[in-house]
Amino acid sequence: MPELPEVETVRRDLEARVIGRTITSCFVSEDAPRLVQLITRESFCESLTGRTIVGLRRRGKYLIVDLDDERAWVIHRRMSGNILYRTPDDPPDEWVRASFGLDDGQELRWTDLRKFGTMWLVEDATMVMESLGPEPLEAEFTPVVLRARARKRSIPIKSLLLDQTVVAGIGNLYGDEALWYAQVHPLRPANKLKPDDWRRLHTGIVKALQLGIAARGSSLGSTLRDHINVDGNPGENQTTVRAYGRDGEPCYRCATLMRRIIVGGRSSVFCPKCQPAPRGTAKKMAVKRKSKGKLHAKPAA
DNA sequence: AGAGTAGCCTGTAAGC
DNA sequence: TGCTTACAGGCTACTC
Repeated sequence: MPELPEVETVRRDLEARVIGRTITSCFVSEDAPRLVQLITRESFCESLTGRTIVGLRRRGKYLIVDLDDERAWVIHRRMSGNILYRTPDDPPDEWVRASFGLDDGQELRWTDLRKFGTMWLVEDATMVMESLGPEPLEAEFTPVVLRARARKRSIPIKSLLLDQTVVAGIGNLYGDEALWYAQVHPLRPANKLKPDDWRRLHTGIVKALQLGIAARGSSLGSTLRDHINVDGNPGENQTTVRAYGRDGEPCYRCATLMRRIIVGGRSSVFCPKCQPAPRGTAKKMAVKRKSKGKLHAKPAA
């Protein structure tokens, strides 16, 4: 699932390939009626065709393609959206919902199995991401900032990390990773964390995200619906992941078997020894099912 | 206002 | 074997 590291990896790859390129054609499938927001797909394609790409930015999980008419093509991959850099002669990809020809003969293909992905063409990219919290890898993001943004919030810390208005770019995978590094239990009420918890959590967030970027993202789901990079290849962060999807496997720190619970409707895996539970949570710890063991399959040899 | 959750979407896999 | 159901989760919209 594309989170900050997966979007950043694609941003960097595209930056090296499409800056200065002009979009010569645009196709948006009619079976993706929610893909283009605010305007019709005809209007979207008409406006995009002929524009030159002048920059690529990222904000949280949003990818921002800056155009020469000072408009921004904003892309959110949500669950299963991928951007592939192909030539027209390359074999067809599954689940292509849109494609964009470039003036050097290459093309960008938007594939999205679940069709949750969205795009905008706007004057100002900030209009679609006004409420986003700070960028976790920028200097503005500190333990004090994180703590201040969590004030008065009694929700579980795991749920808080997934709130994009608190901090931008963390999803379920990197949320579990950050909490494991910080040794904080996912059900701890956010407003009950101590200053030292916030320091460790801040460090854990940064570490988890940096490792994800260094590994070119995480591709942990069952094969085809995973994050893939612009060349169609998966990331390598599955070899780095310490918590996500490791239910029933030994903790890398203490060898205790990892556990899985549901927090805010989302699966959360943690070490019951390294990440001590808050008082009175025993009844909330019911595990609904055992690990499938597929989320961390070894990459093919 | 904060918290909790249904719904969007479809392939995979577990369970009967 | 074949069908049904649960699950994956980013985000919005909705209720309480």
